[in-house]
Amino acid sequence: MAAISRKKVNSLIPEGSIEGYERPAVTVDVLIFTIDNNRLKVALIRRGIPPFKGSWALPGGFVHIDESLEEAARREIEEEAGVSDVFLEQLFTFGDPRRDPRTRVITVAYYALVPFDRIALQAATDATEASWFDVDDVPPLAFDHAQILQTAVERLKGKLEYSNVAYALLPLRFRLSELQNVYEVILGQQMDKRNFRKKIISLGVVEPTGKIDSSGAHRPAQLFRFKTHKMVFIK
Amino acid sequence: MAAISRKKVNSLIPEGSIEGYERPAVTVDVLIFTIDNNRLKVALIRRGIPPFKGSWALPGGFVHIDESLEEAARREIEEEAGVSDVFLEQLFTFGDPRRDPRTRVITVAYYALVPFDRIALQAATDATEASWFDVDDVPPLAFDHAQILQTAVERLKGKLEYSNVAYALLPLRFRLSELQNVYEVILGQQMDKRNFRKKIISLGVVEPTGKIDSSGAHRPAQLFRFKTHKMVFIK
DNA sequence: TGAATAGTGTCTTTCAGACAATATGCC
DNA sequence: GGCATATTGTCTGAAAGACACTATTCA
Repeated sequence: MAAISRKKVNSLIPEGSIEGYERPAVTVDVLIFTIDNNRLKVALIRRGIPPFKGSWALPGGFVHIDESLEEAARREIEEEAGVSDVFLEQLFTFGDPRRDPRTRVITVAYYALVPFDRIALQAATDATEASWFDVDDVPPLAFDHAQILQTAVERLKGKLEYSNVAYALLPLRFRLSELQNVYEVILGQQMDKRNFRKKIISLGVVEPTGKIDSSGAHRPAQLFRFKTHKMVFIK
Repeated sequence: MAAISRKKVNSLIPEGSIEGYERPAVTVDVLIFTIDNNRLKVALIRRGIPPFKGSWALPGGFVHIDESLEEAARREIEEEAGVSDVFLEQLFTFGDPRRDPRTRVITVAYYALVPFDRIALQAATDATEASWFDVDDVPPLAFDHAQILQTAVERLKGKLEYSNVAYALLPLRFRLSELQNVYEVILGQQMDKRNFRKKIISLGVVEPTGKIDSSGAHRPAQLFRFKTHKMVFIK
């Protein structure tokens, strides 16, 4: 095979100095998802200043010079939703030169999954400045945030099908019908109960806890747990 | 459901000004893959200046203030490998505060796939400053580039299994045995010829061209093509 | 005719999907 | 008893995987 052209071999440090280039601003934006009331919800904030003043937007902020990208994302999530130790994964980096009208801003998007029982811990109630929205019923969003949301939902659908991420949206113990609901809500399609249970059990990702959930005016259900709370690929 | 805490709702523009934060440098690094001699190869360059002077590294460079991330990556690929219109996908953004000893540098990694017949178009031959390496036999790499390479190879394996990306590593027309070789080399396992052909044909992603490849001292082979040269998910 | 690769079919097992009736607890 | 949800098994079709021999060309 022919070798590679030698042009620009030193381009990592061009024009003599690392200071030779104008630096963009770098932010993280986070998509905080939860499932509530049989709907996939995302947390949005209302912007108080221009540009897009008054618009809804993803929570986000600048990456501090001494923190990693993931640290910045976790910081935002704790500030916004008051939760830590959530599932967090880098989604994509959006860097169109004109995505922010003020200046060049590159944003690294992360998505987080939070079980609905942990969200309930949040006390503040001020629906005019930060709120949960149905992912397929969001208001017009600032910047390219609608595109970021769409990318995130697609990623989440994919992950659900070939990994155990659903653990991150459920409490420690859950009924199999709750697990099925996570799949139905995110994938947007009904599933056959018998086939779903057969499949999940045969995958070996969950196990019965021995506990019983006797709430509700109907037959009690066995509670299951995920064998691991680390994301692993299945199939 | 309770609403979200209102703390830091305006954190996108904190401390009064978008200039309030020190900006990191932003680079793109590219992994240019090809298959040659039954091996998956990646293009590396040798660094001519500190840090890591003399080390091998991924090609990369600063993102110009007025170009998108993907434009920056394509520019690097054209400069390095002399090819354009290659398959290119964003891999991941690496932003550990200490990944570059000089200053804060956030790098957006992209990977590109190039058919081996297009690489052959490259004329220059200077193996001391830029060269192709077997992905599982690379020299020690600068910065966190070994980690980036590992991430890229994992992604490539995944993509191969549930998409038609293999088109991007093959010439327009190819023998089914060449296609099988792409899978075997990247996934690192031998496959049964009959089952492979049955599978590929039944997926409907390739079609015979009617042409015959009569090179070689053996029975000639039919040449196939991918029906589409856009990445699509299969299965 | 020997070397090298192309091309092809069957059997078995596994997985996916369609489908309905009974069980249990609360009111 | 009525309501609501939990729990369970069979059949069928499709796909995956194991497996070996013949065909064609060139040297």
